[in-house]
Amino acid sequence: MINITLPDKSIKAFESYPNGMDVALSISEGFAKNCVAMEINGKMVDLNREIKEDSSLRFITTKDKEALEILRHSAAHVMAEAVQNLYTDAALTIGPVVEDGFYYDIDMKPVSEEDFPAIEAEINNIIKAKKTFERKVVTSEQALEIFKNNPYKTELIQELAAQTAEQELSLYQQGGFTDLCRGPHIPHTGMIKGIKLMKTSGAYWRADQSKAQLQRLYGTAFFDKKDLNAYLHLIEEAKKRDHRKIGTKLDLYSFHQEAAGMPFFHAKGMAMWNVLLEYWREEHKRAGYVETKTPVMLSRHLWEQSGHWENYRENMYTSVVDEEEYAIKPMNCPGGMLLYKTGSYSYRDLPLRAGEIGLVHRHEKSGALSGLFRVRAFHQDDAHIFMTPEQIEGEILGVLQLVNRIYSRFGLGFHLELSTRPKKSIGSDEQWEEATNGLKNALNKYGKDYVINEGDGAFYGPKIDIHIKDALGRTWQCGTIQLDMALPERFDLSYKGADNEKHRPVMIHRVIYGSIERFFGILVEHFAGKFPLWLAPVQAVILPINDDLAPYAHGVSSQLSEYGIRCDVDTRTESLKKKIRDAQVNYTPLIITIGDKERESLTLSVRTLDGNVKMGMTMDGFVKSVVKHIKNRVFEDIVL
RNA sequence: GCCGGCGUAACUCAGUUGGUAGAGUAGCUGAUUCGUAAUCAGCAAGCCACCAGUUCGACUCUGGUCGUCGGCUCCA
Repeated sequence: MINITLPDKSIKAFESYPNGMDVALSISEGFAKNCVAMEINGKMVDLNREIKEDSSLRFITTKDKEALEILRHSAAHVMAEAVQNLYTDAALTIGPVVEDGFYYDIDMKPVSEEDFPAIEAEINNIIKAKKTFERKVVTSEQALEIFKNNPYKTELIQELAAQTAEQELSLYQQGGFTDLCRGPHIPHTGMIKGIKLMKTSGAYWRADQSKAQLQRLYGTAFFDKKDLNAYLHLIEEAKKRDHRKIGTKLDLYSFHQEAAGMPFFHAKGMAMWNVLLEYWREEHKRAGYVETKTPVMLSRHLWEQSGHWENYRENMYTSVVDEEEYAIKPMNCPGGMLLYKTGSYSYRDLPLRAGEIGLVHRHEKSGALSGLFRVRAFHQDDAHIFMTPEQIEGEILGVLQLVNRIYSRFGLGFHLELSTRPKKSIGSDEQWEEATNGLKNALNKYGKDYVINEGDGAFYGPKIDIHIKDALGRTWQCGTIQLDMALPERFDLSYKGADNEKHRPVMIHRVIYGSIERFFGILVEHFAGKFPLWLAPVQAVILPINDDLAPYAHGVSSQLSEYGIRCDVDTRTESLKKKIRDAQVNYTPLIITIGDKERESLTLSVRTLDGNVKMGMTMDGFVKSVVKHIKNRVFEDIVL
């Protein structure tokens, strides 16, 4: 007699050893159909596993989060079989589940998207055949024999054998196809209802450039075709928001092959840029920061002292000036160190919060460049905070609060990640402990959940990374708060304590926008080009309904400009309808039509992007409410 | 940097058995002077990314360079 305890504490009894499917069927046939795998005493296994002792059991159904991973893992096997069937000399390596699907790295001739239809057709044959996944346990010797023609699997088996004491490995077989795998898998291939190959790329075996280049095939899979379609739709949406496209359309910035990876900002882009910085300066002033500026190019000696020459040399642009070697700064901190050293500080001067909008250059690999998201020249909204060790917690908390203020203004949510001491690091255990605890205490006090990335910190100190979430739910790392225990040492920074002794200040290095270029790009995609009024490159466009009204329209424009409203006048000899349409597709928040009526009554007729038109607004009334809306940087659309 | 795709007018894109190129939008000119999401007509615009090669002849085929896109790697 076997007793199975279900999560609701009910107990099912079986005469002989049941497998998961038997238990599921004992609940109901419909339920069993949606079961994907099960967890027995906390261990995830296949549904067809026989249960030989009293156990607690939890079914994983298609609704559970884990189910999708299991499905995709199985889908990876199906794709691997399809590829193997079509390309008989292909050697499989590894095929894990990733965030939006799965991939399989395969040693084979390069494939492109043109090959997808054939592979997908084969995949669908396998799915239609409803092949079951059979688990087999073998010894590592047997496994080595089975995969003797595949050097990658051989390497994996040898590694696994060295790790596992029992020397037992599991294989999964679907029809005639066998793969090394921990499992579990879905009961049969027919459960995959929506599957699609997404892209290909090269990838190195074990992510090592010196090793074989493999073909990575990306795919995704769902239990329901509808989910697949929704996912594909999301990708389409993201494509429409591509900041490279919108930036061109709205005339914000451009890229040129004469300066790869170095964006050009146009007048309208700069208008937004300046708004972003104006806001930044306002918030930072309020938070007790001063603003500084350090040179773009500094002598090699400085970089040797900071350690960049040794650790970051390959990303730095250099030049020789009067026979002395210079480097264009990839980071602002060494310059910031020199600034600190020009003064002498008492503990009463700390914390010292010195911000800098610093233009940095980094020679990124050509293949890494991508619009505004990954560039070679960018501005960091940097700041260095010098403080006493006791101030760490309070200062970090202050930065977190500032981060929250600033991101909220754009309607961006965020989450926090704490990265701790990596294997390769400098500094003593005590220093690390004190620093890491400082960060943790601040995080706890801040009260928002955070993820810990063990060993992911910088070699010179632990850090908090801030990941924002945009309107499509995509996350981006922007802000970072890094505790630096190296530079104050290397530059011999000090302050006078209350004890009249010299002490070493602690330094943090933090950004909020991160790269202003990148943050800009994120905002473009986040808003899909439809910016809040305060941020819009052109806030109002004035449309005279005939040519005679053009001079008056220009007059209105200069009046509005006096109040800091960014406006354009559309004097093209086009129909009003046409001008309105153009203003709408460019997401100009305020569309002002000027006709004889308006001129005579000195009023404005204002159309907002929602299509509402407010006629007969007085200039005063309009300016008052618009200026207030802009000044308060209201996120929501203006209602007149 | 590596793998694969792509590079045609300012923008978005057509253009296959190799015979020096089109469309829409934007621009310009003219007509229309218009009341809330596209008025009409005409014109101009391209060394088909660049450099070699194959060929009588290359946008088209081959090689290389640059840029770009998706990944790998890296990261703000």
